Amino acid sequence: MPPAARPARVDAVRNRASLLAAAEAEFAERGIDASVADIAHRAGVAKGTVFRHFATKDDLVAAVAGDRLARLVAVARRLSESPDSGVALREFLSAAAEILQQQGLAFLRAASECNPVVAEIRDQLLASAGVLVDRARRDGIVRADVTGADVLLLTCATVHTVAAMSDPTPDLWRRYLAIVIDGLRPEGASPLPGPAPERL
Amino acid sequence: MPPAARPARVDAVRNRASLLAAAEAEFAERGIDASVADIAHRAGVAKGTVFRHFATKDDLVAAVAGDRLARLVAVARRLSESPDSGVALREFLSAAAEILQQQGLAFLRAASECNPVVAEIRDQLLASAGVLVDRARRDGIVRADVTGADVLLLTCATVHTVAAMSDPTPDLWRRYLAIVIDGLRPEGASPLPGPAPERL
DNA sequence: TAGCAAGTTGACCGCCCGGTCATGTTCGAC
DNA sequence: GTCGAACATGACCGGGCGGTCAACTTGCTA
Repeated sequence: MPPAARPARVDAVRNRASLLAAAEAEFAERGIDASVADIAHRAGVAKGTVFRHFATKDDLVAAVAGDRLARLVAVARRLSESPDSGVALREFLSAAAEILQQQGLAFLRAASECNPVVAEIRDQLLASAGVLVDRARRDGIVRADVTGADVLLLTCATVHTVAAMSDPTPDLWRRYLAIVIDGLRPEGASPLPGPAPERL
Repeated sequence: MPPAARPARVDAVRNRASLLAAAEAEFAERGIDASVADIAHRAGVAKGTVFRHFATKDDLVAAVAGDRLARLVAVARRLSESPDSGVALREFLSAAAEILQQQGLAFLRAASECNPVVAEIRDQLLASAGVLVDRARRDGIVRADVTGADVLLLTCATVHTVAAMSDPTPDLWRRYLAIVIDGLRPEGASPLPGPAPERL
């Protein structure tokens, strides 16, 4: 084991937290193109301080994305204990939409593409979503030919597209998530073309 | 009337066409962040030539987007004559997905935001989609609470999200468009929350 | 074929980006 | 209170961007 590194200074801890909060807000507002300088300014520190805590901008993106994904995995695991598999799936998709709000798939892809830690959390999310979908499918609540990756992608799609509108209505994603969920019901469903994706 | 401006030179016409084709391809591959220099190189001309034909990069984006939207409006008008309103709507959404392939809503928004010509074509598209949806609704093929803007947004959502994946499967959007279309059917649909959007 | 407007070129500009680093500052152990 | 390591700072760098322009080339007209 390493020789017990000295604990971080309190100001450093505080600045790191400010940076993460500022980055989360800035990425939500401007997407992955938000500049490091703007994030630093919002956090009330100089630009150099950002790179003391996160070696590259990608590392900062990964920290924010990993945090969000981990929160969502926790929700999925809790819901997989729920007795009603249909309600559990619907609640999971609402939670996914809210937690991934605005960041969109492109953000998460950029984060996980070259960062094994985020990629690992993403795979856990994929597995957790799969559990929820499988359970709902066994109970005859969703059609037989959809997977966890399918519902996650569709949820990302609704959230991101609403966020990309000229003046986004805050809750419009609920409308489209409802249509998507209705599209998952088994009665009268036409068979889906092509295979489901294996990754996001 | 203006005094009959001299017709454009043949090389200028050729270069303009090359530029539009190169821009369309480059925007499809790299999104709206494709650089003017890359577009010029792909078209086989120097960067300055781009700005002779299109005063700003935004004008070039508007030209490409306007062309795509106009093509889609033509498809919608043709399909509104079709006898089967359900087939017409499905074909329209497939055409929309194919024509808007990859560009996504953000591209079209950037194009129409400050360009009245593109905004006008976008409004025509919205109206044409409304006609198709209204007809299908009257025939009891789609649920009562969706609009033309709804189905256009959902189509943009599927196409764009598939394009944003790590390694996009070319036809995966068909899978998700099928789920969305199944979500539009009236039988057993749960009422949609919130009002439909009026613009894109 | 002569001449010129129209078209083309590529070096150049200012700007902003992610990232670096010498210098100055502050926390905390003793 | 002293002192050193950790930390913060902001000027600075190289690079790529959209956009400009004086000099050059070319297609068209007369």
